[in-house]
Amino acid sequence: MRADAQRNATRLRVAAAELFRVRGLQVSVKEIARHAGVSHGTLYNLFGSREGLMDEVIADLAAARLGEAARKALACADPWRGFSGYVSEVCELQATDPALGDVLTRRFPDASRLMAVCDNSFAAAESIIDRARRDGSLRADFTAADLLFFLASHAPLARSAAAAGSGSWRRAVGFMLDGLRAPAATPLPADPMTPQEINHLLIEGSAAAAG
Amino acid sequence: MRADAQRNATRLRVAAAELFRVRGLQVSVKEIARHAGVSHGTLYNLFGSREGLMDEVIADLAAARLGEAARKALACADPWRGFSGYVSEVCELQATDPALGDVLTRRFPDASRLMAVCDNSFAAAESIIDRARRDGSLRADFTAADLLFFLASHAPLARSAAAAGSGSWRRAVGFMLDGLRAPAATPLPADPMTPQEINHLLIEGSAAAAG
DNA sequence: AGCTAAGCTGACCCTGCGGTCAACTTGTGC
DNA sequence: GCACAAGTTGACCGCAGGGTCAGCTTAGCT
Repeated sequence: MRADAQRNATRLRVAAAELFRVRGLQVSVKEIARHAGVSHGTLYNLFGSREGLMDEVIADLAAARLGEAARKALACADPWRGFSGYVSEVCELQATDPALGDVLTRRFPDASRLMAVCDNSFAAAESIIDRARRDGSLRADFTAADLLFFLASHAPLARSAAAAGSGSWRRAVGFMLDGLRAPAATPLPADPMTPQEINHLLIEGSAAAAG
Repeated sequence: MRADAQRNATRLRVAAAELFRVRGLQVSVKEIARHAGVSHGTLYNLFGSREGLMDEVIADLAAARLGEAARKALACADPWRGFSGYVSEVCELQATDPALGDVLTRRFPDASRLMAVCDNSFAAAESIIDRARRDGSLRADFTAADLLFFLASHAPLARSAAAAGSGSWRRAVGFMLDGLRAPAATPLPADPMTPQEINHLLIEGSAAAAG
């Protein structure tokens, strides 16, 4: 790869990271290129597609952040504190870094590495949830799909709130967590989703929101 | 107004009602006109804007549905059942009639009558919430702004789920309600939003989602 | 039947999106 | 310093959205 191409790739990565972080993964390809000071054609040359760029710029970062949150949760002696801390932390990430919210909610099914991160994260969430359920602190009927549903619902407004300088989205997380403690549980009105169902739902949901 | 204009207005109203109901308020003006079998120019002639059409087609219907739900809630002898039934019913409306979700979440700030419906609905929710809080069944720190935040978060995914034939969104409502009973309450990590804040948030939020 | 204004149409304006590619520029090895 | 491949560019494609308006059609009165 020639030196100028290298330079442009770096510029694009930097610009994309910046824009993804503040505006989410849906920023337009041309805008990223503009921000990087190169033609959008160059972006296609170097990365092939927006998904390619996303995979390069976001995947490792997202995996690290989400992995760290999961690690902390499982390292916590109290399973409930581990679980609730995990939920809070992931919500915090969603609120302060829109790109991470987009990863978790599968808004870009064509970004294969991001989808893998999402899968890993789902598996980690299952462990965290299982542990807290076995402990008897988390209600028995709560599933990882429920968590994903909550996170996906919550992300957009939390993002807006955080962008407006408000921490009010934390209240919603608080209400939710209070409803997830085992003693608070009352029978649920519907069967749990399978992982397939929730994944379809998220992907369909982003398509509907976009179109 | 000439007879043909009358006829076209009716056609447009019918087509808009249909499309709004199944696809939400964001359907394009041209698509409504196509569906009605008239030129989109005619739509502008007769209604001035999409907002004008929305106000004519949706406002009364939304007011009736939401008003009825509120009436039932306040008529219920048990304030908690009134409140929880209200939340469930509004969520049901959001899931099955995307247009109503869009009304409540202020996605179209320029539709003045819709915004009025939204304001009335907020006031009704305050009554329902107040009653349940005074009763001691609903946690004391829950506000109408919190409800609106929840409804707005919940609407998009509930819509997708319902469209896919799933009732799984009801689970999320169940978790939330379990967290709202007074005995489940633990201190919240943030101050409540003012009505102004939540309104700004919703409007900003839809703008962000659209752009 | 004829006239006129009310109403309708769709071509046209703009924007912005993703994406492609011929023509140009420039880095780099010789 | 030169040749050529590697890389860059921005005009261009198609699409879809909101919105406007000159010019045509037709309802409806006389």
